[in-house]
Amino acid sequence: MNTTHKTCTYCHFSPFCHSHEPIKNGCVTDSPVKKHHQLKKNEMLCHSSHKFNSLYAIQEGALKSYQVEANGKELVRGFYLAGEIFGYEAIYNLQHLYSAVAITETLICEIPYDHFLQSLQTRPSLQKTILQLLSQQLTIGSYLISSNAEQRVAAFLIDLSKRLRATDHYFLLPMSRYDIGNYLRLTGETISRLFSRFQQKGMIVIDHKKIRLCQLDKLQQLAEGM
Amino acid sequence: MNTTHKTCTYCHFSPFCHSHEPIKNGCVTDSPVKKHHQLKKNEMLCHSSHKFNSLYAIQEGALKSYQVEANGKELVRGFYLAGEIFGYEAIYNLQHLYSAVAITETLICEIPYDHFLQSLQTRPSLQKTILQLLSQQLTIGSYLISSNAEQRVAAFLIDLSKRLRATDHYFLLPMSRYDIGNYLRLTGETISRLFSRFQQKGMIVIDHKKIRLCQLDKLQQLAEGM
DNA sequence: CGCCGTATTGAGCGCTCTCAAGCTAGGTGG
DNA sequence: CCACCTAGCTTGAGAGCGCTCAATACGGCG
Repeated sequence: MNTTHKTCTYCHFSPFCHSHEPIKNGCVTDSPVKKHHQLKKNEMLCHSSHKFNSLYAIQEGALKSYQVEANGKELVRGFYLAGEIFGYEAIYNLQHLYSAVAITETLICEIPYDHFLQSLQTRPSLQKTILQLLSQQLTIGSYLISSNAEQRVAAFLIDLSKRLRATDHYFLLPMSRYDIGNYLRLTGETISRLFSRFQQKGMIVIDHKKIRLCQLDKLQQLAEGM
Repeated sequence: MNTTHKTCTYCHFSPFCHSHEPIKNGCVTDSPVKKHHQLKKNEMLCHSSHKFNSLYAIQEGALKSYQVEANGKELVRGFYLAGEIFGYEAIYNLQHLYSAVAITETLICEIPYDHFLQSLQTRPSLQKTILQLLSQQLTIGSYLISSNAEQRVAAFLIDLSKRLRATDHYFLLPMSRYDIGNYLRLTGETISRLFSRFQQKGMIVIDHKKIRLCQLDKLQQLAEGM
């Protein structure tokens, strides 16, 4: 479990798994990863209100996190892509706020929180790393604040392309139109309409899950409300 | 600067300033606070794109943070009340993302980031504290996701009452209707209208800045979309 | 007292939603 | 191999929420 996998290359947690820094008190630390999970599409990783035990690093695939409102409506809170970490929000009061399900076939590393804390204790240089990672979380989805639908959708596509490390801005949408809409506080229908409109204007080419961002500058301008 | 002020009682950072835990390597650490700032209303604390050096603990008063879109529009990103910390979001790439200005007369403690990191190194028990604080940040403003205006405004009022530790849910609104609207992705006019509507329904009593939440259960139901 | 920033309230408009119908791709079973 | 089925997507029509613009009121402060 301590070998470097190809999927670890961009994992936010690789500093925790593959440090070459000398160990503080002489003992050999093994990887903080306890076990791996393979989830099929729509399989649940964890349910909100479950006790928090572990952080989860997505190796391959994608998760969505969501909560269910008192009126029964599902609210998508975020997407977690390969390399990203789910579970930070549960540290606060040791309880998950959101449920998480796989939206594609997904591989996951489970890192028990106490292993994680031990790593921090024995390798103090990881402190800065984790502060940065948590700070970065605060900036995610900052475009949700944008006022109109075009802005939010354009910003979402640009963000997704970056986070998936798409080559030539070509990638596969891991999630449905309805999940995108739910996340951006729009409807699936509105997402559909805007994809069509963006395509008409030549800014994207979209065919079901396959999408290419053609005019990043135009999309960027749209995202910035210009 | 190392004495416990009355204003420190609820400060998130008091564990960093007033720890009674034995110091690790024998030397006496003094408070991580470098200096204090007194800001008048509308005075700027820091400008976005400024290099990140310090975290700021609000002792008294309130800040708003905001960014300015490419089209010149101001976007309010958050409010910071007595006891809360501004600056976490800048740790990620050592640069402030948002500007911050005082919205009332405000007292602030400046904690240089390197002092802060030193505290973490010398007093490892603070690690858990800071992880919790950052995790908590991830949960703030979670009601921004709510679909309609009534939900967001109701949730905002409840949140504000808690964070101000209001007695009997009576408190003074530190910010203008327009800032509230901007933060909730509504307009100042809509905030005004909803305040009036909530008052008509008997859920709040409002007189300019003075507000009392009368029927918390009803507000809560509204906030939860029921 | 007069000024100015802030708040209230109204009228009309437009963006996004709701509801609904039709379409497409992929999977299943005969 | 093809008919069928289903989930997800597209597109349209109409409705409603929240916005824009504007007029007026209010309050603090010189």
